[in-house]
Amino acid sequence: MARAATTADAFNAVAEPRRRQILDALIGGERPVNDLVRLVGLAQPQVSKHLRVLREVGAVDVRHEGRQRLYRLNGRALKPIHDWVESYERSWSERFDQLDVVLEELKLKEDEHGSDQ
Amino acid sequence: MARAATTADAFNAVAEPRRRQILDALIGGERPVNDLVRLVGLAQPQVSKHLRVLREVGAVDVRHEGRQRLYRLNGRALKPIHDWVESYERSWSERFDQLDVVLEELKLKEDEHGSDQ
DNA sequence: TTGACATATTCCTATATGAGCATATAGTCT
DNA sequence: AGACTATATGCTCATATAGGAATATGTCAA
Repeated sequence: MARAATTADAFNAVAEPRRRQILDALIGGERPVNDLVRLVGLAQPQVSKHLRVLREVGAVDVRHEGRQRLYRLNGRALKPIHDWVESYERSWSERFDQLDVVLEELKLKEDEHGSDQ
Repeated sequence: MARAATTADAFNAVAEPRRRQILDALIGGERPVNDLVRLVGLAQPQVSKHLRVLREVGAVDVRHEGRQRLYRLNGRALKPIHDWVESYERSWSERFDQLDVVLEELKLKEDEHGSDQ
């Protein structure tokens, strides 16, 4: 089997740096394709192709306006990524380091009681 | 150009579902390869190959112990993903909805004062 | 209608998989 | 050494890109 399609899910769609760049550019708000072409410094056809992938995974929405197509961010499509990676935040966050200390202490106390009985 | 190598960065490495599965299995702690083989239900060679990719992007570390190789999670390698996707949390989080309301109010007041002078 | 502008699609090619299978490497035990 | 276990690597094949170039589609203006 080959690698999964880039349109298989948000994880695959966002693995491509240019597509992340495009999404980043859309944080500021709705933008026509040519704006994105300038911002990511890629030829127009490739940008359109990337936008298609992002559309297919629901990361962006389009609105026609005259001859322009205004693309808008739909961050909700990225929630699965956020949810998944959140489980690993403990590995680097100091916030969790403190929590770990507390949990460790609780565990020690529990063990003491356990050996008492 | 073809798609970037899966070892290019954490984004690419983690685009593959089986590799996410492997990482998930490692949250519980260090595990030998055969454990992972059972847990993800894939043939041993494929698991070794996925582990290699994860090693190359730094998402896991190995420790030799006898004839076993114990793999351990290194979540820090996933931080770039967490950091990137966090910018989009606003799109779906109620937490930010409240913040948006406040910001909107502030903006309105500012406009009032602006038109006064 | 003709022309210009904005965007999408098609065709081509080099490249990188991911799984299946066979085999190599390495540690342990007898 | 020989057998057995644990893991890694090599090979083949079907498949999916990503970018480049050319072209198609759609819209507005004169």
